[in-house]
Amino acid sequence: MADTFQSSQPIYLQLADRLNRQIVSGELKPGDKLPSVREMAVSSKVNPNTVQRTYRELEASGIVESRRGQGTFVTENEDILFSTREKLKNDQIENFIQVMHDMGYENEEIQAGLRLYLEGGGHND
Amino acid sequence: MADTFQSSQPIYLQLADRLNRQIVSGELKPGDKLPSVREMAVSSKVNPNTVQRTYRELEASGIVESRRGQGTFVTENEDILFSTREKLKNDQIENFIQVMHDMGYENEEIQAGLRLYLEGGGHND
Amino acid sequence: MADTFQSSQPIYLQLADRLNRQIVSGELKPGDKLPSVREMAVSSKVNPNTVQRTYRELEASGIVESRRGQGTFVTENEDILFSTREKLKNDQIENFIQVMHDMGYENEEIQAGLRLYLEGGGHND
Amino acid sequence: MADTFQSSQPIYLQLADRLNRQIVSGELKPGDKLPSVREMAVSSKVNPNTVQRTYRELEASGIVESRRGQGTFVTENEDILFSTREKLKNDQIENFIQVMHDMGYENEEIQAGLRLYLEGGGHND
DNA sequence: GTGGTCTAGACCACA
DNA sequence: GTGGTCTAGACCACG
Repeated sequence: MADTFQSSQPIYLQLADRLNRQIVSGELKPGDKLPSVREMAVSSKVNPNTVQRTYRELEASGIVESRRGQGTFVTENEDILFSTREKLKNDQIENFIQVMHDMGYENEEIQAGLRLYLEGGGHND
Repeated sequence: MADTFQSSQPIYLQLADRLNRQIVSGELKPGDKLPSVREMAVSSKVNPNTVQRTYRELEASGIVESRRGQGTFVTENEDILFSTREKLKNDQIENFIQVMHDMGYENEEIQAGLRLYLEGGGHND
Repeated sequence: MADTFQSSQPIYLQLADRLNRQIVSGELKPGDKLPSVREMAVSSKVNPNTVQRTYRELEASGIVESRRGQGTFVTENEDILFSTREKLKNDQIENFIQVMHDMGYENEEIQAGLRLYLEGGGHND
Repeated sequence: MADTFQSSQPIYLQLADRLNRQIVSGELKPGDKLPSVREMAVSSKVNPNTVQRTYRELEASGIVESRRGQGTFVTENEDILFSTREKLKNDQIENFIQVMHDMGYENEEIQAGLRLYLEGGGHND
């Protein structure tokens, strides 16, 4: 059945993920300017082309906007920010549940296990 | 900045993970024989040495037993099976929560989101 | 009859044993750097892979720590050092007693013989 | 310093050791006939030449006697039996102490450790 | 430089 | 056939 193995996600997607998370978490706020392609390339030690591709990817999803001659900025469109936030959350959750089910864990067990970790900072009912 | 990018987990660990999950999920049952090193190497398209290393890893954790001249078998030791199952579960949960927190989601939001999938959707396949 | 003849311990375990003893005896001190994989391979006249395996084995037991790009170092964790020291001691003692019993020596004779060497001879060098 | 690794003791010496121990332990008694070279070769799954060499070795030490046309017998010379018994014992003890000292264990620690094993369990064989 | 992974192919021991 | 060990040589990531 199984085929080959992951040679890991492309760097430009890893970078996109990281930026998405920084935006969603509020580390990067609406209207914030992202580092220039060249700055980002240096600080992340990747090729500028790779950063370019990441920015293009993010712009395609609407979460950032490129303004010619000025730079790349986090969108201030709240709908897009909100839906991105929801989408990332749901992706994570779906993936998590998928994996847990594949390993044979039942819903109750998953929730019980999770509660164990979340309790202390959260609530339960 | 602190970190670069992941260059992916070693193949022998990816294989170990896969087998661990198959055992934990019951797809491979206690006493079952795993494919021989050579078979697995062919079907997974990796070098026999890499499979060997995987099997060795699994044996070190006690989840399988290798019998020279016979094959490699899923342990029938229930304690080890149980603790492996628990460990994998907790690893997944911890990782999930870690990621969610990094993205700025609060405990309540995580649990609410999860409940939607687990209770609302009856997300079984 | 039951058994054939020993075809000797694997090289990587012989090497591990030797290093374990050097650590336990204090010849290699906590924090000391072990020879690099390649150096050790040359000086021991074995393949670097074999040394790698030895180092990996030692790291799994916690007695050494490998730092990529830097080298392999004796742990400074005193608990691990102590328990390794105890384990090696007990292994030796158990084996010694096993052999002596197999040859038909009684406990009193063993202790008497030992005392001769330890107290009579002042067997220090 | 250290050179290469043991490719294990020659089989003829392993066989000699085993027979020496059987004699010293009384499993083979004075006057007992050892299996013929051919029998021993079959039962131990080694080459008859190897057995031959073992017997020659044992005869050189006086612990067995070859009688032309009759076979090989455990000596009935009590002096030789006794001194062999003592020699084997002392060899083991010396070696044991040597190893323990090399690993940095002091005399008191050795004796204390040994006592733990000898007094707790009593003896049996 | 360091350690870590992987492949290719060999040989051994067990059954 | 099985798993286990070893070598030779390559490439990668880290610093």
